[in-house]
Amino acid sequence: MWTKEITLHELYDFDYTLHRLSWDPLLHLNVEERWIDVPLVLSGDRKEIARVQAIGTIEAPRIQVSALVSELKEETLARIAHLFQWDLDLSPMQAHFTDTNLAKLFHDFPGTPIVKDFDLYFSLMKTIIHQQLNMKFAFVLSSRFAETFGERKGDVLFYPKPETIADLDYSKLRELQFSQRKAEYVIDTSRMIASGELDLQTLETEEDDAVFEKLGKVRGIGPWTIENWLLFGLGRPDLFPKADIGIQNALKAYFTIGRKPTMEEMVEWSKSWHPYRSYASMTLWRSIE
DNA sequence: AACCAGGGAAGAT
DNA sequence: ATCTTCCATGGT
Repeated sequence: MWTKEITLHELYDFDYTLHRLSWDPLLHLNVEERWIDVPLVLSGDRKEIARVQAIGTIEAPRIQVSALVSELKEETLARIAHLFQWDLDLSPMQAHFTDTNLAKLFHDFPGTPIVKDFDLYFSLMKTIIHQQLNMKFAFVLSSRFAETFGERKGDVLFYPKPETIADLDYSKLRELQFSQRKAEYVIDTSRMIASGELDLQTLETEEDDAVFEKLGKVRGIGPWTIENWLLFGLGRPDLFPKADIGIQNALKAYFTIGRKPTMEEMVEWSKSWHPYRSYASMTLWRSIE
């Protein structure tokens, strides 16, 4: 067992992130005690569970990371810092919005980080599974999927691997209340990943546009799914899912227009948000939680 | 009991 | 290329 204390850049709302993640029944966390357990599959297929706990404030954020295996300490810390984007200073982003139409929003909800989903592959599967479903049932379905085909170690669940899902028959997902269409999307995409035809690690190194281009060719993956995967899977800073119902509802409330905004309005409003449109999106979602 | 939900494919213009 | 319909299932 080892522990390390880390002082972050000014402005990092870890507690909000915990609150956001508490939607996900797969995660083992405690909002009051300010910690979350992160399953990590490290080099050599070695599994580690890291506990990440807040001990500071939004303006003076400090974090404690602890885990079991001391020989994996450096790799664990690097992976955690990557997932939580601790190398990124949110101050320039926060300052950017003081000159925009979202100044009040960012004044009310400062320092919202983009903490990435803990597993790149599962993030994509989750996004496909969540297409067109209400949040509650969406998480029921994705957690059923993970519980059935992943591996539980105590309180922490390690996500399924594409090889496991690639071997499934569509009926195995229908049993979990997947639609036939959705079962095909999930399994067919997993087969492409397992065979190497689709490589998510490679996509991680490519520009947003290239990811749209390549992932868009996969059956079952459209613009909404790509945007969400870029945002929550890869933590990219400049995405605005304007087709998303939640975003539209948040804008409706923030600009008090009494109706859903039009695409043209959203395009116009969002111009000044570049290159931080993901942070605008995150903060808009946050505003209607 | 409709209508909706953090869509997308397939078919029709 | 763009518009419409269908798919599929639980929530409200």
